[in-house]
Amino acid sequence: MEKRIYHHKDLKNELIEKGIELVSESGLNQLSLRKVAQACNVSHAAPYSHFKNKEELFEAMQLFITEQFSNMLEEVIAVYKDQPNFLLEFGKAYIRFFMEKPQYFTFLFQHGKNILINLDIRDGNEKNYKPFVIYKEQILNMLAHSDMSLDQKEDWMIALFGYIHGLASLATMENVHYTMGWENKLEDLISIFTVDF
Amino acid sequence: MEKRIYHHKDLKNELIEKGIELVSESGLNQLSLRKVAQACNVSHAAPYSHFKNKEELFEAMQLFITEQFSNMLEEVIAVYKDQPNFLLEFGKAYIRFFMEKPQYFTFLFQHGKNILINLDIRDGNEKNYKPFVIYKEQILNMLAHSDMSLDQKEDWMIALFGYIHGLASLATMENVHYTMGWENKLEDLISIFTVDF
DNA sequence: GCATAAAACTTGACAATGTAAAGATTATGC
DNA sequence: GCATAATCTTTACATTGTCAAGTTTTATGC
Repeated sequence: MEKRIYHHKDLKNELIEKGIELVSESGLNQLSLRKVAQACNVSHAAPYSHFKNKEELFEAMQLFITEQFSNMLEEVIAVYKDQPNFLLEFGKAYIRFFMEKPQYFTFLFQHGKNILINLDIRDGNEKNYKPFVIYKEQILNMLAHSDMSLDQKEDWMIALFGYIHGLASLATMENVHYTMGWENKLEDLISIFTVDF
Repeated sequence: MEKRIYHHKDLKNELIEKGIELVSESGLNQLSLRKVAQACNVSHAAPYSHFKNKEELFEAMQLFITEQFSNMLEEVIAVYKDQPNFLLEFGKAYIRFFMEKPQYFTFLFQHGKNILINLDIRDGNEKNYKPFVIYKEQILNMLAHSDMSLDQKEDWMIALFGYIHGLASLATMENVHYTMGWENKLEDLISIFTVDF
């Protein structure tokens, strides 16, 4: 049993990262504050110096993943912005992210106090989660030359996102079975709904 | 403090029902075996006569809800089977069920060892969850006169379901915001993807 | 530098929970 | 009626979240 160092000098972040590791390995249900503390080699009450309670640590973990997710999406967006295959690539990236880490899907969207998805077409984007600011913008661009009403445009915005999100949800559910794996189908599936306007 | 009856003679079902009540009221996180036992006015270890552990009670609760869901869907299906608006009504029913009980959505689809959704077009439906047997059948009927390949038909089957499921997922997330409520948009949204073949 | 305060961590305690074991009570088959 | 099984209670214990008090390290003012 190695000697403990009193001051970690970055315990807060280590708790978050080890916490996420544990979730990835054994799922959210198996996670406890004390296990995270133990994984960081500190006493069971140490986390309370950095987080008000368990819920706050979990939210910090969510925020951390949320940022990974956000960064990933923004990279994809940077490449395919204003291109005709934007939606396809956006959707593929969105779904693949959760296919690689299925645990993250429920983790992000279940409690999800940190993610705010504002698809209100008339509303600003002050508190909106970054990638969706761009998503909204891109969809509106795609629909710019159509003669739809604002409400109809919003419907399409929701529909397209709902579809992608729904596929991600299916792809991360273990009890949904198909002939082939998702990886083969992904492109075809998204293309189905990728209409020309 | 009223006297306890020793034999409830249907404690098993009462545990399931009270458990679901408690989930509906305060969410899954707030639920404990002991609280359910207390709600049934039995000792905290009584549930162990009927369930191996907490997880088994939860699975029984899931199964119970799953059956409600299934029955509801089958009623709708019975009415709209083979009609052109089948998909629309199926989708509306699917989404509304979870709009009324948002807690059920994650409850059913998170662990979900009891629901088996088999959308494999070549595979039989032995263990498939009942409503999806009919769903598959109906979609295949709709696509009967098209010149699609089997794989393409399966893609559409997944896509249509994924879309409905995705909308349900969005509709039950508290952090998704729109100008109007879902109830107004529902029909329009589903119609977007309800193509004629 | 040094006293003092603040921050980071430990220890010990407590209540709530899941679960197991052993005992009490009721039902059931013969 | 009696043995046995099923159902429930009681007791006990390990795990967990949380708090309070104490300890150790770091920061701050002089």
